[in-house]
Amino acid sequence: MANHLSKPSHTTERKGSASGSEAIDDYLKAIFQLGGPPEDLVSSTEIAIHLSITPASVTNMLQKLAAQEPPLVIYKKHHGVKLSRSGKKRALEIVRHHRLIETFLHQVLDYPWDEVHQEAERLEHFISERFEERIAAKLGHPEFDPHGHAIPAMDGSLPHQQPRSLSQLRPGQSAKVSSVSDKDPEMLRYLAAQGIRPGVRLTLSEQLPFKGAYQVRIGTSTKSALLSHSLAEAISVAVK
Amino acid sequence: MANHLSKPSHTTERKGSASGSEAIDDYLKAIFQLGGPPEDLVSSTEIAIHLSITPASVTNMLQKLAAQEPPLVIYKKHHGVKLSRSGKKRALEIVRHHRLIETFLHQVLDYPWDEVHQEAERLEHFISERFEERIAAKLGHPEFDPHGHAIPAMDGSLPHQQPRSLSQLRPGQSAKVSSVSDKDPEMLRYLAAQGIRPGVRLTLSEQLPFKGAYQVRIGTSTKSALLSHSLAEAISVAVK
DNA sequence: AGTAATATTTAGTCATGACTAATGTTTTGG
DNA sequence: CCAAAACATTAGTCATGACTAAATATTACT
Repeated sequence: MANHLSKPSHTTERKGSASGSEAIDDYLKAIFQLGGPPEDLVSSTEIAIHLSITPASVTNMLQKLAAQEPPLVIYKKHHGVKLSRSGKKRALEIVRHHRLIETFLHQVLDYPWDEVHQEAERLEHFISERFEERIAAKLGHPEFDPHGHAIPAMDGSLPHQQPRSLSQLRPGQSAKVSSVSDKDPEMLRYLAAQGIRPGVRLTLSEQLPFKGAYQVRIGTSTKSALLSHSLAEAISVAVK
Repeated sequence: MANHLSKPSHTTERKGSASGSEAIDDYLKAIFQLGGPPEDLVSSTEIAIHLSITPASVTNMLQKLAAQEPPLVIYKKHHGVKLSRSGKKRALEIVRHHRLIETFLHQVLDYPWDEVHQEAERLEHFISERFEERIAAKLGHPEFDPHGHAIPAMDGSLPHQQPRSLSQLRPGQSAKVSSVSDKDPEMLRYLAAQGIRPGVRLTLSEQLPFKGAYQVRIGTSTKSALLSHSLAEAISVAVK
């Protein structure tokens, strides 16, 4: 039996069709999600908190990302990073994977909407282009995931909605829920129980029972719900 | 902003529901697949070739697997390894994942049968118990994957068919294809084109055009195909 | 049985991507 | 405007899981 193996070149080969390392993807996605207006810097600490790692680890990685060819981020020492063109492209691929997977889990595998995030978070790194294409086709190329977030197109284009939070509404004002944060399952279960989901119209009632709480009327019904400030911040709305 | 993060304990946490490391899974699966009769040893070199890594790396890992609590393998220095009870349990979980995913890709996402293996190979490590349960339900708890391999039950039970290869048939003998190897896509495309798949009855023709080639009649038709020795070895049959 | 060929193991290295502790830079507030 | 606090970076460590080269054990053959 031959002892020399054909090609143990594990340095060169990339496994499967998923092209990058899991860690790099997570950084790029974090930077994308934390960076609000297109061109401002995200700090190491923000990233560290988002990823539950130490700031030192972040600095270390940011330098590597900036040193890639082509660079994935623009890194201003002591001031933060933003995504380069290629970094943004790659981040959007991951976001597309994530949101397609969430939609797929919900529509095809009947996952409740509070459970899709966790599973998608893991799978998004490992699906091939083929898989992505197949589920997109199966779902009829959906534009939004179960939480109302837009799914980037294959070319990375994304309808840039300006995100206005429910907490910014004036009393009496009415708006339609465009999306809700997918991060906290418990919150999602609460919202589902109240009938609050993307597409539903909410009206902020006049009276605020106490500071930091929001009472909203739901749809055309007389039903209403009481929302904490953090809950209100997790709901994005489109006025009119 | 607090600089102390809640829990950067990355040593303790396991990510998602997938409990083990990718590498360990691959070793256990390799040992499972290479170990023919339940209780014989698999050599480092066999494993190395199967995984396309060097034998030294294998030895290194086998020692770690044997040192786990509970041990995942029984390691006889210089002679090989076999799976322990827990090692076999875990290997069967991965095999179950793999075969369920293959079936799912084929049935639900319309993958051609020669492409399912590669994708499943990557995904098998990262799906949760929930995902496994959902696709099994969606598929009606299938017993076989697209290549005819039995899918282990959740408790790890597996109908131990005795594998007889087509190459072991006598001329004139007839048998039903039970499974075909899923490793080589090109081979699978060839077999599909010839109409050879699990469930099809084959009859080994009397005359062998030259040593190491097999001519078989396919089903009840008059069609026949010529198979190389390695092809014949990749087809498992059940004689009547 | 003894030696060559084959297979396996040891020892030491490398890359990745975390970590801590110590140090340096910015920002803030008196 | 300068010191303390907050934040970021450096330097060095660790675990994982590959690798190569060298040493050792097993097997096979004369």
